[in-house]
Amino acid sequence: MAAEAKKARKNPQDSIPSLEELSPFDKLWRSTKQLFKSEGIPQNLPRGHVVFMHEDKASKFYFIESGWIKLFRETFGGDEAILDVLPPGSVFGETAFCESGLYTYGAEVIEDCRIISYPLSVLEKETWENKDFTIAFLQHVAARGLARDKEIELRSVQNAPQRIGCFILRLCREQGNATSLCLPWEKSLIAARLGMAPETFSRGLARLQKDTGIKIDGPVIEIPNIKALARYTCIACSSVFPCTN
Amino acid sequence: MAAEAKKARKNPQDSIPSLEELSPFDKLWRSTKQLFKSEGIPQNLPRGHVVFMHEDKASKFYFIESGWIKLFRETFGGDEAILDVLPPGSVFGETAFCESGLYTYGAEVIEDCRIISYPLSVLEKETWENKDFTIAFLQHVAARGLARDKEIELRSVQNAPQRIGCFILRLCREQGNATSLCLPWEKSLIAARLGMAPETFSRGLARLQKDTGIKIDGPVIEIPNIKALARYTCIACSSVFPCTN
DNA sequence: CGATGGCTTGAGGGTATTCAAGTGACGTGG
DNA sequence: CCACGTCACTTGAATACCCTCAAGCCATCG
Repeated sequence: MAAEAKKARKNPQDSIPSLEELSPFDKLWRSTKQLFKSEGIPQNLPRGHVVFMHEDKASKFYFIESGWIKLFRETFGGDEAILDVLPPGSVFGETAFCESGLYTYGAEVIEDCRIISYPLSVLEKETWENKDFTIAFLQHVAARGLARDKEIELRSVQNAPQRIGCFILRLCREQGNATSLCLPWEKSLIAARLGMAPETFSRGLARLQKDTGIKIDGPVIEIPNIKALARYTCIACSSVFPCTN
Repeated sequence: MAAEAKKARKNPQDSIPSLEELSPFDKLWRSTKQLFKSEGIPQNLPRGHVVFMHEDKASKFYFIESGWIKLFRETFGGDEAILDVLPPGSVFGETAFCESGLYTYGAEVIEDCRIISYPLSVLEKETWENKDFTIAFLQHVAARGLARDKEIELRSVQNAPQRIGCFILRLCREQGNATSLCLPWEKSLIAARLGMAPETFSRGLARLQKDTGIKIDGPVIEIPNIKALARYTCIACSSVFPCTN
């Protein structure tokens, strides 16, 4: 039974999201993408492959056709902070040309990927020359900053079970308030994404089960009472459940 | 003696930084500012004054002539996460027109301020119409996102004494590697800025004193051995001491 | 069948928080 | 000039939270 669930894992989110859910930049980029088509180089990459490292010289940016990518920073002490985990349809490495020309984080494949690389130069050209594109790109970069602000808030203020609850609620919303859902990746990776040890994640889920009535069966989670979960979680946040930022 | 120090506190950084230290956006904005001059409305605000709240409708952005401003997010539970503390010469509220038209954080005066407000519309107009400005603004917004990435890394990976040491090293660098410096604000505010309780800050400083040889006299800090401090601190970071990102 | 990997659970320890009390500097008003 | 209150800061003790280490479970795979 957990086996079926695991096979089902990839399904809900392994397709590129529909147009309505996309940010202005993603929308525009998908329509502009045709222009870049001849420049794009597709690659299939296995789990564990490092696309680029923090401070590598940046000449390309990437579009994820399928699979998942994690963005991270690594310290000299060997610890790693995960900044984000990107679903299919996302773009990464795209802001390098606004910065020093170096990537400001590392990117690694966490679920076998098909990605397409494009020269940053075409993006840069388009950004300076196409006004609609400029606007959309600026909004895109601003949204990224905003998402990080939110992330700082969550990591400072929420405890472990609340961070997990918040993560589940986000999944829930992305799937039309489904009351049953499947975790998109390994639990240990979600734990890292949320800035906690795998054991803490495991205990946190158990705690949520006790306190908010959710039911857990391997990677499958049932949420009989979304409001109870939101009450428990959103008390430690600046916005309440059907939240977008 | 601590009294003199306290009086001295504001001096080192209470003037607007010189041109060389400014980001491309700040540089450009300072030269463009003349264009907006007639639109600017100066205000003197006392400590504690809230300039705007998270999710207020945004119609203006602000330039800090003197004093300090903190940017923060507040949860329903009453906790507060400080995103940044801005020195004179900074601009805030400027990205609102790229987002939903609402401020995405609150801003509060922490040291009596003189700030100048400008309509966001003039900034927006300039951004779309002046290409140099567009580029500089895009870099500015990207740099803000990068700073937040770094912040996430530091908060996930560093312990309390290391975060304090990192903060001190940053001050140090901003003042030309001075071996003696004065904390720019109250310790309790620095603690909040670093995401820890005031007591933890106090104990962390004591710990640094023991482990790295720095000397503490009220708000004044002596650093006889910068390298020792850097060794202690930067092990839990992706970059080493004379770091800019 | 054993090996592996993801996950869970328990025990122990470390770090940070909270609560509480105490100190010293400063400003006010008698 | 001194008594008093306020405020920032420090220190101690108790607690909460999370991490690490270790063992064990279960499903998968060769």
